[in-house]
Amino acid sequence: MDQNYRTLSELKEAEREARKQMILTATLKLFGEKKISEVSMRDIAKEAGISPALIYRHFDDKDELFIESFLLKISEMFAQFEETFSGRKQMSIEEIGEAFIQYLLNNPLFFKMMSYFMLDYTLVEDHLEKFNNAIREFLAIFDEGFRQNGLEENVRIYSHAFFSALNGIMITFYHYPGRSEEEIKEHILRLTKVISGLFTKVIDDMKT
Amino acid sequence: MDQNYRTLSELKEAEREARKQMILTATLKLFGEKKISEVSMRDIAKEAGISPALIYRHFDDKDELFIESFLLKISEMFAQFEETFSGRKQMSIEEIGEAFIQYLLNNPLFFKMMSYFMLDYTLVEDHLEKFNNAIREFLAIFDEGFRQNGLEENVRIYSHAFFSALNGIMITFYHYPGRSEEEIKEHILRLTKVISGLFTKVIDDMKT
DNA sequence: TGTACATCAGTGAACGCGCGTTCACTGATGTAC
DNA sequence: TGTACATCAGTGAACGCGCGTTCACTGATGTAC
Repeated sequence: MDQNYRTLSELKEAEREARKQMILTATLKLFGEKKISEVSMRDIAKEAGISPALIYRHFDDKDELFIESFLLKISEMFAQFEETFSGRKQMSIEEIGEAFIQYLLNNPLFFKMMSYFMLDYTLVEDHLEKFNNAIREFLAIFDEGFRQNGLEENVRIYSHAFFSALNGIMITFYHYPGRSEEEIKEHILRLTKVISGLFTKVIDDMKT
Repeated sequence: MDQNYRTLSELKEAEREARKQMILTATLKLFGEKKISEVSMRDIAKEAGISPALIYRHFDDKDELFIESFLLKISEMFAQFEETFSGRKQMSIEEIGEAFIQYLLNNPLFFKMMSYFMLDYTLVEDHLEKFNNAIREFLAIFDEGFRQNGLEENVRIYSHAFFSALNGIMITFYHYPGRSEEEIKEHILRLTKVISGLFTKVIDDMKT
C-alpha cells in the first residue's frame, strides 16, 4: 500500500517534471528564433501548446523560467565540452581555442544566451550562485588546459585572459555589419589562431 | 532684406538644433542611469522638460533617436581618444591597451552603449554605414599604433585581435558577479597587461 | 498703424497594443466510507 | 459497488500597466497689405 502510493506519486512527479522540461524546451526554441528580450510568456505557452497560466504552475515568474533555461543550456554545453576534452590525452592551446570558438559558432543559441546574460541581465541573488559556479567550472577547464601545456605560474590569470579574449573575438565580430556569415566565421577563426598563437609562443618561451 | 531673412532663418535653425541637442543630452543622461532597453520616450521627454510629442518633431522614431545618441557619443570618444594619441609621439602597445581600457572604465556609459549596439541591436540599413565608418575609423587608430611599434605584415589582423581581446576582457569581467568594483577594475587592468604583453613580445620577436 | 492670415513650436490626452500575471472556473482522477 | 468529496492540472479571459506614436488643438510670432 505504502509502496503503491510512493510509485504513484513518483509517476505524477515524473509527469510534472516532463511538462516542465517541455516548457523549458519551448523557451529555448524561441530563444533561437527571435531576440531573447522579445520572447513573451504568451509565445512560450503557444509554442509548448499550453495556456500561459500553466507556466506559472512550474515557474514563479518569467525571470526564473529564463534563468532555468539558461542553466539547462550551460550544463548541456558543459557536458559536451568536457567530453571533447576528456576524449583526448592532451590538447594544445590552439586546439582548446578552436574547440571553444567552434562550439560557439555551431551553437549560436548558446552564444546568444551567454551574451544576453553577461550584458543585459541583473541576476537575483538566488540564481547568482548557480550562475557563478557554472562559469567557474567552465574556467577550470581552461586552467587545466594551460597546466597541461606546461604553464606553472599565474595559471588563472592566463586562462582568464585567454577565455575573455576569445569571447571578445566572438562578440566583436559575430554581428559585424556588411559581411557574409562565411566571411565572418573565417575572420573569427583567423583571429582565434592569432590569439592562441600568442599564448602558445609565450608559454613555450617560459619553458626554455 | 534678403540678408535679414537669412539671418533670421539661421537663428531659427540654430534654436532648432539646440533643442535637438537637448533631447540627445537627456537621452544620454538616462542611458547612464538605467538599462538602455528600459529608457522610454516618456522618460526622455520628462528629462528634457518637454512633451513626448515634441521629440517626434526632431526624430522620426525611437530608433533614430537612439542611434543618433550613440553616434554623438562615439564621435565624442573618438575625439578624446585621438587627442590622447596625437599628444604623444609614439605609444607602446601596453600604453594603447591601457588607454583604451581606462577610457572604457572611466566612461561606463560609452561601454554600455557599445555593448548594447553590438549585441542587441539590429541596425537599419541607413544608419549601418555611419556605424560602420565609426568602427573602421576607430580600428584605424589601432592599426597605426601597431605600425608605429614596428609591425609590418598583417597589421589589420593583429589590431583586430588586440581590439577584440580588450573588448572581451571588459565584457567578460565588467559585470562579474560577487566582486567589488575595485576588484573588478584591478582584475581587468591586470588582464589588459597580460594581453598587451603578449602582443608586444611577439612583435619584438618578429623584429629580431 | 491695424488687421487678417499663415506658420510652426509645443502640448496633453488619447489610441491601440502587447506585456506579465492572476482569477474564477472546469473536468478528470483519486479517496473515503 | 456507489456516492460524496478532495485534489489538482489545466484553461480563457481579464486586469492593470506602460509602451511608441498620433491627434486635435493652442498660442506666440511673423507676414501681407
